[in-house]
Amino acid sequence: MKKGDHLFLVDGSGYIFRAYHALPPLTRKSDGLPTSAVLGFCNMVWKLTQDARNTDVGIVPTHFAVIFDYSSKTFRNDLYPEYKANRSAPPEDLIPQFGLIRQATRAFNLPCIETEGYEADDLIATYCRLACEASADTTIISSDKDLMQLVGPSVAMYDPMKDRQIGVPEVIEKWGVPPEKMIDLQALTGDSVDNVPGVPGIGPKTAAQLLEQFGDLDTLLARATEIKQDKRRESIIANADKARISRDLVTLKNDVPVNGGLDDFVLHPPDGPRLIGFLKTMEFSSLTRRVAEATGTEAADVKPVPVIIERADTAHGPDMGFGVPAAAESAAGTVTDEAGEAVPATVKVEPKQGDTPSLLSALRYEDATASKIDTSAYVSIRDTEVLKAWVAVAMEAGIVAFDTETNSADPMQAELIGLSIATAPGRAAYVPLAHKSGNGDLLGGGVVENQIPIREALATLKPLLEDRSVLKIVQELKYDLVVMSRHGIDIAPFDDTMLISYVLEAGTSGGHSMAALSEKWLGHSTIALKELAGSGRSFVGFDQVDIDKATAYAAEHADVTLRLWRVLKPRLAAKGLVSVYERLERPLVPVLARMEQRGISVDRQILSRLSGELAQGAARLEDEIYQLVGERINIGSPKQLGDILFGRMGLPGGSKTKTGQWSTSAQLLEDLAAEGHELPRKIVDWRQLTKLKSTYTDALPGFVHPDTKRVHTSYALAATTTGRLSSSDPNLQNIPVRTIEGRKIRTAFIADKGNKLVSADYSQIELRVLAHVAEIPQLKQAFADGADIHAITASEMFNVPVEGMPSEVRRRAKAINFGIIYGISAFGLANQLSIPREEAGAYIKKYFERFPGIRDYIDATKAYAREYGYVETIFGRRIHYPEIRSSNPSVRAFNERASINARLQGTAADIIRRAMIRMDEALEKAKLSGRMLLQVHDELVFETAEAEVEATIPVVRHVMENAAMPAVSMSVPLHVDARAANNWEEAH
DNA sequence: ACAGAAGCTTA
DNA sequence: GTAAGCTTCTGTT
Repeated sequence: MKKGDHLFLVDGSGYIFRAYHALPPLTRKSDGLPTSAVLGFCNMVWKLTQDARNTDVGIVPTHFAVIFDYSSKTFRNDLYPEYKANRSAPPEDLIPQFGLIRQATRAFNLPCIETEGYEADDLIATYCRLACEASADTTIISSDKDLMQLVGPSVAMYDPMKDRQIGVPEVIEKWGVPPEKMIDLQALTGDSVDNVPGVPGIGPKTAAQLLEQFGDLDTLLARATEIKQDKRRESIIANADKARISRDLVTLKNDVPVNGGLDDFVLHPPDGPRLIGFLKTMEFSSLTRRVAEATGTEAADVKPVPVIIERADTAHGPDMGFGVPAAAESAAGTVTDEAGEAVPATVKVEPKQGDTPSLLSALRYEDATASKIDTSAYVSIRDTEVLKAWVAVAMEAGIVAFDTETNSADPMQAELIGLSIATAPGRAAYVPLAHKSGNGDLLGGGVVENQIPIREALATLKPLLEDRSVLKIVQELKYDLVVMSRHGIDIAPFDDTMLISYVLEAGTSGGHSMAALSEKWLGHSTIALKELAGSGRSFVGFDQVDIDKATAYAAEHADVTLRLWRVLKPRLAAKGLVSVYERLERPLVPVLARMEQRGISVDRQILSRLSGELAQGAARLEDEIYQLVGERINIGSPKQLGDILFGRMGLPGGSKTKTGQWSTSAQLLEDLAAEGHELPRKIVDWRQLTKLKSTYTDALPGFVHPDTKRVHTSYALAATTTGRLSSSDPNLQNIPVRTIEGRKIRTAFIADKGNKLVSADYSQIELRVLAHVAEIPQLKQAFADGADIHAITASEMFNVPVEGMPSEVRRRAKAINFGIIYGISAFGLANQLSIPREEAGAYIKKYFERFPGIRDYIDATKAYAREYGYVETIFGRRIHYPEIRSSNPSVRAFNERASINARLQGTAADIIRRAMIRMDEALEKAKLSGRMLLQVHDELVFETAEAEVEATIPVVRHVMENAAMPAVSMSVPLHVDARAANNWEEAH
């Protein structure tokens, strides 16, 4: 070894303990062998020997050795029998890792050094001296203070966990003394971990001050009487012997007899196949991949090598058996991402051949609920290197639960406050990013210290979140997808526990929120946000929440999400619902996330003009109403209105609501108006104008995003029982269309300059589904012919020709057709048509005579729902009706109607979902710029370049009309009407 | 400040 | 008769 050479000495034993406590646990997939310390070690060594420029050391070593303790008994025990006597046995899952790390060292083709009777620190001191004598530099890979006495001009330390170099200035900064005085300092302070006594009452601050004053330990002890503080003086005088003994214990021996010299430590390039053989055995797949790339080895050609695993009872004993690498993941423990690529999943309860999906479900359930959720056990990650270690473990595990914490429920506006991840049940961490110290300070408080900068944290997490071989598990994924997408991260592949629950349990009580699922499946109540951030007026942003509390809350989310996934995912297979989840639910999430992010342009000028007109109209009506009533009542109060109309004015035909109030429904007021009463007419008109104003023209401008200048609705995937989406904030699925006044609001929804809006909607999709599932020949024929379905129905029922049919006849048939979809009742039909119930009953009877298949369909659906407690769409989506067997006849009848409707509404919802999932790719393949913006149950709204309108419409129509294929070949054609215009009113 | 009822908008 | 969401009023907390 010569000048200019650089020796790296890794404190292997120290690293093991530090890694074990700092890193999240990881077990080998095939047999549960604990490996997190081994993985951390391998990652570190690989980085130090290959990517030195990526570390703070910044140097590629020429010589490299890993040093270990030989055993716990050393020469220091002869000096002081109590030395390290208070050390308890290492944790059980650490024991096998001691041997594995030595084997890892050899696999890296690195010297593995240990000598009986000496600690690793003594060997390090000895090699440091030898390197120094050869004028070479040394870096000690450790952060142990016991080694800091060695730091000097040619010797530095490097903390691999914090990616930090420790030189003379760092030692002084930390301990207040230069490295050469570290021995004296430790002699005074002692070390409770190693049971080095020191002087009681003297800590590092006092020790540094005394050494500053007296120079060194011997001088201090000789002149101890000069110390002013009584207690301190007496303690030092009384414990001088302990101080001397401590000095002997902490002084490293730099003349340990060693075999061979530093030249044995010359760093050789790794032996690719040998190293890969070891890494494969450990099942470190991502490191295997990196090593294979760097060494140009074909990893697939390398066989895993047997490794020796030591058990707890024979920590230093001989070979106790070979770790057998897993040949392949068993089917039940493997999840598949969209590309059909198998993604390995960590399986603690190992499924065996012959296990049924149901058995696996049961095992997983026991497993997930076996360990209690302890919110105090979570970790706050405040340091990039620690985050990297978690990322490495998640990479190897192939699975990670993830959650974001923000300051807003709106993902388009939310700022990221923190992130949480979980790698195994109970092992979760929170990464605070933007917490502020808000202790009531009028100045607003500053940013809390020791938070990883957002850019750095995201750069560290991006490779994990986008890695094709790591499954990300998220509750209500779409929110996080939008938030992370705004930070340039596209999470994939993924599972969404909310959607899994929705597929399994739609229609059962409780909903699919994390709180509900945790309660239901884990028997655990999650921390409520309002416990941390308050509610209402006292609500504070998540950035104001104390980090410890935020950690418990946020990491719990990741932990609960992971546990829920372990419970729920296997149930999909057990119940035959995997394809519903994988084809109808999961792929829709990124589609909707993109639609929400695009938003739609709204012309605020049009809305404000409409608001003015509506206000004028309403004001005029208000004056007229006050005139008629004789006083200024609150027209918006149904209570006051009812009292005036039916009490004071004594109008006829009043009825009561279920709370005993007079009903003032539009239907009832319309009837009164038809009898010539002036006031009810004006009230109905007033209500329409104020409704349009408050709900639409006044409210919509408030939803225009400050940056994008567009309106971004939020679609809920798991809010309805039938599989429909819902829209909120704002709801763009109930924009008026029926009245001329209402339609004007749609003119405010516009295409950007140079673009057009294209609206494409399914014609009579639910009736077509009915014709298909109930197999009604006349209806099928009518749809095949493109005929007027309601006219055909009327013609069949009333024996009148379609030609010249009175509109009232067609209207009644139309009402019956819709009635069927809604699970018809004579009561409902009578209400709808304002006819006696007997007459409505007669119509229904007639209808069933003409279309007996519909009665069969209704009876079969009721019977099925009663037997199974659920019904299914033609694509297998399951909708539960737990109350279908209720003894209450009206409850039972309601559930029967709902289940009849659910098959039709749900099937239609499935069809448009399938179209949406395929749409983006179809447009891209056709090289069209068209983008899907809105979904309104049977309608899709697009924005597309004006020049591409003609090319876009056929693509859109083709995707929508063929959406049921190839899963289901419908016996009725689907028909789509599509138009383009500058605004939604004209396009629709 | 919140919850429920009434009423109205959509498919 | 099915499925949703939003606003206003009203009474309670």
